[in-house]
Amino acid sequence: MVTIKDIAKKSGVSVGTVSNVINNLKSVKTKNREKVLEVIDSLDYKPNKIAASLSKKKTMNVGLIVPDVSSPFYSDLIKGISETLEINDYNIFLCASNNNLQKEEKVINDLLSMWIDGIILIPVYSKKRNLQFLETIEIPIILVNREIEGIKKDIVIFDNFGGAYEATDFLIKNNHKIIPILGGPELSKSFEERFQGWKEAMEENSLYENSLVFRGDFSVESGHKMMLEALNRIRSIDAVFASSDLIALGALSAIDEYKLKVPDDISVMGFGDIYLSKFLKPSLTTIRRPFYNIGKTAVSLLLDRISGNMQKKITKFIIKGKLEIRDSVKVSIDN
Amino acid sequence: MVTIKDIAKKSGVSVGTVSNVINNLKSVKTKNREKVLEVIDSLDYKPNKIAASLSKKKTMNVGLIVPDVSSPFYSDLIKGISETLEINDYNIFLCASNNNLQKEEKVINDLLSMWIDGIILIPVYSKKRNLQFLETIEIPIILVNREIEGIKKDIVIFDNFGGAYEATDFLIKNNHKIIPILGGPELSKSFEERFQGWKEAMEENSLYENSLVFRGDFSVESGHKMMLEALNRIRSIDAVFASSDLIALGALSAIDEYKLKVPDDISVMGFGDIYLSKFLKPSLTTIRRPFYNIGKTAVSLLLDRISGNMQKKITKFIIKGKLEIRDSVKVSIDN
DNA sequence: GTGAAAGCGCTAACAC
DNA sequence: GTGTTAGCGCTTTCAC
Repeated sequence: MVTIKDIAKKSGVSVGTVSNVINNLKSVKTKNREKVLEVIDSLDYKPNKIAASLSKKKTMNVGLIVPDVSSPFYSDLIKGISETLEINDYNIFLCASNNNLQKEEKVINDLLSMWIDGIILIPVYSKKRNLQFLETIEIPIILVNREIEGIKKDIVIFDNFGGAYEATDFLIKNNHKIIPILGGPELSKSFEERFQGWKEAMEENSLYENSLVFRGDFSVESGHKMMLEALNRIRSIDAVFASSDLIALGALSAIDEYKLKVPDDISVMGFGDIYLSKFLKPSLTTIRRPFYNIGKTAVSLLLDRISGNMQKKITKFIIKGKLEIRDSVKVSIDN
Repeated sequence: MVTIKDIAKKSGVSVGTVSNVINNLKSVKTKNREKVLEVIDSLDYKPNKIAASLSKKKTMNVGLIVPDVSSPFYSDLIKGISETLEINDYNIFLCASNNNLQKEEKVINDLLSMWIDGIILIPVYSKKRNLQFLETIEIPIILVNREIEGIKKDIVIFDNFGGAYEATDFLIKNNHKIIPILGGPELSKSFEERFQGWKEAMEENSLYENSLVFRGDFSVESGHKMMLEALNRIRSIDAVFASSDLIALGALSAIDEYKLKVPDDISVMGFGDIYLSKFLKPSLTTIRRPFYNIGKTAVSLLLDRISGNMQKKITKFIIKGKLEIRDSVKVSIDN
């Protein structure tokens, strides 16, 4: 292994000077700089960041904790985060919490002992959380996508309420009246917000009824099951608001089994815009979540915190979605 | 910040003893161990891995380089890698090469200066590569999914040839005769292998013809375009072998535009088994790539290399795919 | 079993 | 501008 000492010796300068060259600090005499650079090149020297970190007490690494590394939902989020961090010369430690609170806590602790400069956390969703724990962490930590009640940390979230309201309103404006919701679990805050958005739009038009609410989880299977139930229980469904694209997918196949046509017989509104939604037959009308931007915003926030030039007050970014009008919702001409 | 010194002082022992407690080394007197553990707990001390790494010359970190962090293709691979590494107490540096050779080289260099213990690399695909560069790296490096000609490194790849052969053979066995291939780019080795697999199966049955070959890239749009071309040029297509699921997706919509039915009029065979393939209408018959296992295998190899107890000879794992029979291929009864 | 101390590779403060 | 050196927090060797 070649170290800064070797470079210093062979260049005929001191380690301090070599360090200055490497870090572009101070003005090193051109002659020396060139000599040092030449030696570095000839010995294929790579500065040891571990040692530099220990000395500087700064690692230029940040930890990213996601509930599931393989989830297609987070891929764009991860991309936004990773690209933005990279531009700023930070590296990422990728960790998975596997949707498990204990694991999440373990992972955070692991990260802390690696002296990372900050954490971006997509929290595990759960009603009861050990708030204390997060509050004591000294380094900056940004929450993404899922809110934790009572935690005083910066956060970037998606506007679930507004998106669901817009989606439902769009259905209503296009002459749909009986619009059940195929919901996610009640303890999920993001679903709860989507539910509220749907409910508000429905109530404003005196369309709300308790019997229109179906509960399940975010999966395709659950969507399938809820849709069958809805078709069973409700006579003339105009449209269905699926609170996730996967649920919509399940709904689509259930409707297909009933020999009904989308959107002619029933319109289907998704939520989330996963990668393949536009390739489905019919392509899915849905609410796009700008995950890349959410990631980017989270990183900006984090870097501001790391640099320290930011007010103490915590910040909350609520990123709006966008309605993607495709083929699964019947649009009325007089709209 | 609380350090090992603080613990030592407060526990009334030396730093050496504290270190021994932390690392479960030697036998520390039970009394002392308990005292130290108690103090560690009370001060919420977290050992600094950076410092430990510098001292031990081992970081327990490995670098993972993927062409695109947001690609759904790699998500299961990343999961297999991350879960297997985690079990072994390693952490991951996630880096993206953005399908760019220069970027890939930069990222590798960045990783090297972080003193990681090894690298798992999904290489950028390209015909001309700077082999020299990879060969000089001192730490273990495992190639995954894409081969680089002439590089003497351990590698874990998917059996593209075998998978394509099996897929095509399945079509033929089910009475399909005119089976064009919707191909990827010629410079992609993995596609080239799929092409060869298709070709071999076709030739063995005297079904091969040059005019059955269509070239594009791996995208949905390309699949759509190639399929339209095929429908235009070839009279009675029995089935189509799409060399990726995305291509199959594009083909499906092109066939739909032609008012033809899958699988009644034309069968469609995909390749790759992406997440949503089984939710399409009709669900896609395809070759599943066991990415999770590929990732797991790569990690095993890497850890063996890191531990040093492995022969010098390089290893090449070729992981077989699995035919997923679903609805897009018409199965003959007499099969 | 335990303590003292050298040293991992680098940075930064200070003297010149 | 440059060299010297203390020190970052930890591990490990070697006395005791």
